[in-house]
Amino acid sequence: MAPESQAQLSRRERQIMDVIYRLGKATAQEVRGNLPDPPSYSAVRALLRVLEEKGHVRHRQEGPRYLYLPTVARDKARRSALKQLLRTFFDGSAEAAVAALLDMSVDELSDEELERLAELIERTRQEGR
Amino acid sequence: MAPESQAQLSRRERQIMDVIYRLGKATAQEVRGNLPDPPSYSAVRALLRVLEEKGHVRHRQEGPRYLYLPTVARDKARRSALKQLLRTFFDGSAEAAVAALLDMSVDELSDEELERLAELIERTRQEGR
DNA sequence: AGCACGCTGCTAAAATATTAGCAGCACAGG
DNA sequence: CCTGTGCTGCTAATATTTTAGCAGCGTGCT
Repeated sequence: MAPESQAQLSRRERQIMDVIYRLGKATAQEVRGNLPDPPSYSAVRALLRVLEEKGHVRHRQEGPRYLYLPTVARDKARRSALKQLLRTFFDGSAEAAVAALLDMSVDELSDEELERLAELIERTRQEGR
Repeated sequence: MAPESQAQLSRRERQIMDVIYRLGKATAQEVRGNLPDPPSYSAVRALLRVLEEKGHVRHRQEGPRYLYLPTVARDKARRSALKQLLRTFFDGSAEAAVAALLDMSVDELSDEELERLAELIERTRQEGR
C-alpha cells in the first residue's frame, strides 16, 4: 500500500516522519529521542506500527531491533513538501521561495555556496532555451 | 495567547491554516471550499473557533459574516515553515534547497525570473563580505 | 408582519489518535 | 541454568479531534 495523499498524518505521526526523514533511518529509541515532548517508548512503537501499516515507513531487522526507513525516497518527499510549501506560502512562485531562502540565510551561506548557486542558475538558464 | 510552538495543530487544523495562508484571508465558506475532502460547514466553523482560541487566527466582522485572518504574518510563518523544511529534508542546507527548487521548476521559470535570481545572488554575495 | 436564508454559538456524539501496561522472546553475565 | 535487560506485539483505556445538529439572530423580500 502506497502512502497516497500523505497529508493524512496526525500530529504525532508527522513528527515521527520528520524525524525519520531527518535521520534517514532510525530505531524506535532514536525516534523517541528526537521527538519534541517525547511520549512513552511504547507510544512511539505503536505509532511506528501504524505508519508502517499506512505504508509510510518500513522496517528492517537490525541486530536485535527494528530499523525504520521511509518508504518514499527522501527526494520524492522533499519535492512534494516543497510543492506544498510553494503553494501555501509563495503563491507557487519558485522565485519568491528562493529569494526568501537567500534572505533568511545570508549569514549562513558561505561565499563558495553562493558561487555554486550562481553557477547553477547560469546552467539552468542555458537549459531553458 | 500566541501561537506558540505552532506544531501542535491537528490534521484538519493544519489544512485550514494552509488555506488561510494561501488565501490571505477567508470566510468559513471559502475555507471549506478550499479544503481537501471538505467536511461539513459546521465542522469548519468549529475548527476555526478552536484555531482562534489557540491564537492562530483572528477574525473580523465583514458584513454579515466573519473573515478569518492569520495572526502571524505570512512571512513569519513562511520563515518557520522553510526552516522546518530545511531541517527535515535538506540537513539545514539552504544551498541544497535552492538547488532542489531550481531543479523542480526548470520549465516553469521564465528567463526573466532566472535573471532576477542571478542578480539577487550577486547582491547577496556583496553583502556577505 | 411573516418567512426564508445565511450566518453565528454551542453542545454532545462519533471517530481517531495517543498512551500505558502486560506478555513473550532472545541474549549476555553470573 | 537462572536472571536482568532490551527489544517486540498486542490490547484496552484515555484524550483529542472531528463531526452533526439544534437554536438564535439579523437581513431582505413579499
